[in-house]
Amino acid sequence: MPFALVDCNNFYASCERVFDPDLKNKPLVILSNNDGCVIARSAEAKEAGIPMGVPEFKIRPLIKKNHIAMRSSNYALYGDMSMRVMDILTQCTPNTEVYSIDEAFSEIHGHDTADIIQTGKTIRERILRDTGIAVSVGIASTKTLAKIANEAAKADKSLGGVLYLYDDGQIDKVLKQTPVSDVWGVGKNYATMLNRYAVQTAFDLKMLPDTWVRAKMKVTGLRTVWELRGRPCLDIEECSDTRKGILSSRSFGRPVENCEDICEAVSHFSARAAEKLRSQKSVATNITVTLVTDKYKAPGQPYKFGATCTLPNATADSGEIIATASKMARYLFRQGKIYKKAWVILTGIVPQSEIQQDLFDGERYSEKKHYLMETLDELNAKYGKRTVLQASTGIDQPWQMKQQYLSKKYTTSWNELMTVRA
DNA sequence: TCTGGGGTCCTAGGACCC
DNA sequence: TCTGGGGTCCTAGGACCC
Repeated sequence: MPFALVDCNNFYASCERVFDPDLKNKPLVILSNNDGCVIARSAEAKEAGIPMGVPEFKIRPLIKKNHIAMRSSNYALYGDMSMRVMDILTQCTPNTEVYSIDEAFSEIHGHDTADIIQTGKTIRERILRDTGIAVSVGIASTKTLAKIANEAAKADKSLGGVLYLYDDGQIDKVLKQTPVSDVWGVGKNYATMLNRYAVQTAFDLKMLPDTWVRAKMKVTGLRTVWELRGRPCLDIEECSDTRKGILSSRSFGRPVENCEDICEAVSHFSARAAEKLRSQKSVATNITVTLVTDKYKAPGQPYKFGATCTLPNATADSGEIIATASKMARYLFRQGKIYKKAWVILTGIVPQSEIQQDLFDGERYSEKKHYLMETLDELNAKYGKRTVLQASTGIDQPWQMKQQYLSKKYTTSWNELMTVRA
């Protein structure tokens, strides 16, 4: 049973274009939160030589010269468009794993090669017709090969967006053209290591002996190699919406030096993390708070300062999480340091239904507290984020991020619908 | 001046227990 | 001077993904 990887082409840029036709056929980049660096590019922006992940200030001349449009990332819009794409895909191929905001793996059924390719084409046409988003479909016997097929489908325009890799000769030919760093599961560090041993392409990696791979790249690396050889090690995973860790974090809009602002930001992140925790009906016992200074200013020096605290009882109570986290922030804070960013991570997550009973009833995350929290979440869902909030999370939030080039929430906010002029 | 925000899995090593 | 060994759990850190 082959796997398909369905990947939206230049997803964020494509979403922006669906609602702003002026952007069609023009170079466009999407900036990270805080407008710090480039996280997505249209095909034209790639051609203009804008690298992925580059800080915005470094490419200002290029932007100007090529008349490149910029947008701040608009996750409300991308998230909603993603749901539409995934819905259509799931209708076509029921056994589907949503892997990220713009990618999904599906099991493809078909009695022969032509049939399988036709299924790929149908998926592509339906998604394009119903959402305006173009996708590429890579099909192969393992997920890792499907990833490579997908890249190849994108690169070769004559394929019409769909490639099924099934013939051994054809697979090796593609693997020989794939740099080892482009293999799913091989990151920067492993790629550098492999290059040192003259392993340049995906094909070279495929031919390495198991023992060597196991020693150098652990079991995960070995799985990758087996998958390259066509032996499936990774299956479609039923998407679970219960996370094992919940993280809330932002870079500050400007450097923060005072303890009050830090505590306010950490309180805000705690409140958001607690909200995510409740939305998956879980409670957590561990809170990690980390304060981050400018790592580029003093390379080699420590720039992350974190601590983890274990609560006596698992909770999803914003108040309790905020109180603990801001105490930790106060403890970590050093006068004279300039902070750029902070994060709050909740771990030790268990379903709310499995909550440990405690001798001292009053301390527990009780039903009463839970109802209070539920009401708070409902109010915020109904009347907008931060309608009801803990005062410690701040009113003005001077550390809030920059979003200078934000497009509208065309699909999720009544106040920001598209206007059509006749 | 200006460098994202989420996640996952694996391993080594320490604490602790019997 | 001598000072077990094995199992389990937890955490920090490193690798990876988009």
